Amino acid sequence: MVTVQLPDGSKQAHDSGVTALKVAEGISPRLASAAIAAEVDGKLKDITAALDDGEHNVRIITSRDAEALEVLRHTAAHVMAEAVLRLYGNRTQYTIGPALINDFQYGFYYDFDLPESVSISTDDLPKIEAEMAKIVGEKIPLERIELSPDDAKAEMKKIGQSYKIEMIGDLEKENSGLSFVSVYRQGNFIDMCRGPHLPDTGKLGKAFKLMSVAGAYWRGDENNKMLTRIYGVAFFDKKELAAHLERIEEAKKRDHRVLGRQLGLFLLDEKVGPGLPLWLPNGSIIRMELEGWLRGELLKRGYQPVHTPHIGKLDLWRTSGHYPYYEHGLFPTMNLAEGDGEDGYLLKPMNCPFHIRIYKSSQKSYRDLPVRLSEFGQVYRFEQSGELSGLTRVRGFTQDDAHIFCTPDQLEAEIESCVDLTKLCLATLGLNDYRVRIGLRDPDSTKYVGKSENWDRAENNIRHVVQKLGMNFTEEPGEAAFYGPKIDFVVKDCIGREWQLGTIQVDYNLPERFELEYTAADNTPHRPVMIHRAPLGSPERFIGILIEHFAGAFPLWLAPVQAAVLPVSEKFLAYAQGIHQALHEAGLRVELDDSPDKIGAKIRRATMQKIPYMAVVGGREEESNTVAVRHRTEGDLGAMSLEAFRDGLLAEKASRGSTPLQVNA
RNA sequence: GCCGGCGUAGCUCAACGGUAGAGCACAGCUUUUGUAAAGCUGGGGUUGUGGGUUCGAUUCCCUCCGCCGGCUCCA
Repeated sequence: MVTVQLPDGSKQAHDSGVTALKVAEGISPRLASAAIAAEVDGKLKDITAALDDGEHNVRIITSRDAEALEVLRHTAAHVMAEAVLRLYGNRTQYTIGPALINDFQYGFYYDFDLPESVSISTDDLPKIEAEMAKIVGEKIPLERIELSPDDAKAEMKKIGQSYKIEMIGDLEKENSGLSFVSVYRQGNFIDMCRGPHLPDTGKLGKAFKLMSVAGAYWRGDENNKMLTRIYGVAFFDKKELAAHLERIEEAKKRDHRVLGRQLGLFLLDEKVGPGLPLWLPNGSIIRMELEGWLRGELLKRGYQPVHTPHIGKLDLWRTSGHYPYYEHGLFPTMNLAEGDGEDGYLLKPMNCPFHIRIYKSSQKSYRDLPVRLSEFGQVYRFEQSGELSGLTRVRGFTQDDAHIFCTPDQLEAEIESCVDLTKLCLATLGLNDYRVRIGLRDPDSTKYVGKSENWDRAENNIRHVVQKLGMNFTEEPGEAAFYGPKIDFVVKDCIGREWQLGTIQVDYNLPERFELEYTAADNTPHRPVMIHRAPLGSPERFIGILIEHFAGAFPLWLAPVQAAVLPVSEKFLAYAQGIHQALHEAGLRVELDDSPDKIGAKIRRATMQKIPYMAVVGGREEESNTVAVRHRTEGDLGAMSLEAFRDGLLAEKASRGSTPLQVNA
């Protein structure tokens, strides 16, 4: 006997062996045909699975339920795998093929090890899609079979799927009492899989699309073979698919690499070198404003500015431990003179050794601490060529860096203050969609320097602070810097890729390696703790993300051009020049459009350049000493006096956007 | 670095074994303009680089460089 309790609280009695599908059929034929899977006692199961005897809470999952999409996409991955096998032969090995439900672009993928003579490119995707459509049309049932691990291995051996055999072996290692593995059979295609799946391939429908082909290492390890990954996406409804593809197209218009060119913000020039951005005048204004604002905030918070060179003796980075650990990621060492020995000079990948040398340049008393040395320092890292991307991953970039040297007692308050500053940066720019990651050491890795006690202390310091502040965060082992754990602020770009912006790193180790000291109240030498922190992370990356966040339409205080003066015709050029000059003298960045174009063209051009305000001037304005104000998104705001316009812009600028220009004030 | 793709005018793209074309942008002229593109004329290209196949290559093949999508890495 099976007793089923439905979400509305009603109970039903069924014979042994009843399936959730039968239960759904009993409720309504429509529900049965819409049924995707079942939630049985909180666990997702196949709709066709027999319920065990006893009492169960059962919820029928349909396409309206959030869980359904994952089932759909997981089955889509299986259908794609079968299509690939049909097209490329049985020597194709399939490995893993999960559903993705939180990815901005993709809904599933499957990794294949293709026969040597075969390679798949995006040109082949329509062919694979067509084969998938055929499989959908065949409405092949997906049948779950539970086998002993040995039987499952034998089954996989029969069809030559060695990766699956390896995976079953792993499952056995993880779980010594493993009694069975589930495999799903859909016609001739058999895959080891946890499930659940759609009851048959017909339920996948037509709203799927294969998106791209990529390489991916087996198990994500670069020492392993590179497999062929095919990404796709699937929905229940063609409209949803169309909307999804539309969203991706829209997002690509916000891409900072596209807008950077259109708005003249920065340039990546092949002749200069990959990953070495040139900041154009418009982009430089944005940097100047952003960095200027942050410099002011740093001074308020007791930071002291320093400047250090771009190169220094390699030995500094031996002491810090960056060299040779990061040798692969450095520009090659320079040997400037005979006497340099084997060491020579290094283009700096980090500012810390210089700041440490500044700390050490004079005796420190506990009364001097905390010492907070700040610098917008340019660093150079030889990132792998495949990693480079616009402004978000480059080889030459700036860090809004600082190193705080403090006593252990002061440490947590300093961390907290760094968190505040980072949050202030994000909030000031309206970047509210970010996550916080606590990067801890990986206990199994040897990459970390220093004593275990130091790590424990540092990790605990960080935990105390984030817990005290009530922050949402995830702890991620293996994400620490080699010298200490860190708090990272991670944001996504317009197509869903994550980038680390602000970072706060607690470091007991470099003070030891560089033998830093201060004299404590008891007149004995003590060791300070260091914080490495960068609230923006890097102006390059931060602005890259900002460009996408604002879709190029920067708030007034950052906008490269804040207002455009647009004379209706050349007759009013003299008046327009007066307006331009008055605004310029008030400290605003103004542009005068003295081209012979018609006013519509001038407006279009200024709007496309995302200039926040336009002052249209003609006979009416000249007579009344006003300007006709137009906003890049709000359109025509009507006329106002020059003074009101000027003061309004100044107020909006000074408030960094929180007091926008008032119309008819 | 690895897998796959791409590279044609400043930008966005077309052509496709017979030495390249459009729109925007740029320059000149005409128009003197009222809230998202006036008209005409013109200049501009060793088709990323080096090699090969061919009577002939922008087109086919290879090298290198760069870019794009991923993987790996990210102090």
